Amino acid sequence: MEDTLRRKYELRAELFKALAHPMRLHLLELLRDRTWCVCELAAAAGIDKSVASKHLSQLKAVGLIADERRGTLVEYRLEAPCVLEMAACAEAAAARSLRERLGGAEALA
Amino acid sequence: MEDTLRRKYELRAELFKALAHPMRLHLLELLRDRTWCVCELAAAAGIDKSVASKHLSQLKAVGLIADERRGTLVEYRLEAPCVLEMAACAEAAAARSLRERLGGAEALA
DNA sequence: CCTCATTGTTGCAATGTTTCGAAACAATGT
DNA sequence: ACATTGTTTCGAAACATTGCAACAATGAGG
Repeated sequence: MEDTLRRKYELRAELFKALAHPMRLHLLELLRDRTWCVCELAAAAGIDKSVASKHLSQLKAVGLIADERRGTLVEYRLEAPCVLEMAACAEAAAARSLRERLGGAEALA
Repeated sequence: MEDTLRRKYELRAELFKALAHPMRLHLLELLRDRTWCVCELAAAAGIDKSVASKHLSQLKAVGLIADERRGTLVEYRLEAPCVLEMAACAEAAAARSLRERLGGAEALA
């Protein structure tokens, strides 16, 4: 029972860890509306294709996205739509907390 | 505009990073129903008070929890309820993806 | 007022993890 | 064969986590 609980939190943490990088959030956002191949994503995000590939494989490892080979390309698509709502909720919470922390004055449109 | 976007993803990532540790998820779950002082949390989670304090300060830094001094104790309480829904969604997504990854056979009650 | 016990936080050093870019490698289609 | 696209490997740098010890803050009792 204790082990089950620990495992539960480990699984959750793995998923959050996959989301815990600005570039991966950017890639997820790009994948919101359509599938993209790695080279498109790398170009759009302004990073090396090897870096993009690694970020994508992390997202895939926790089931947030899926890939499919199409000829010489590998197309990625969003698997878990709820992650975008989570991201929005996260953003709202972060903005709110930041406003409170900084006294409500600046930043955060 | 580009900067704004980057900042947005950085803020989101900071929040997910705070959630990306099993112990912090455990602490959040403990805080679900009532306030706890640091020593209670440390005892319940089986960790050193200094470690608990550091985890809690990370959660507080992104606005997920808040603290209040009561005498010699410092009580923490959950600030962002939506984080628990997020955690549940995360767990479901992780469980689903794990099932798919492992072929549906084992684990995950 | 002063000392003491209790509770939290911070500094530090050791250990482990993550990220990055370049280069090597693999897979596919022409 | 060759060009294109993705993935893996490697080392270096940055970052995160831990436990202990030192420190700070609060309240109780003499």
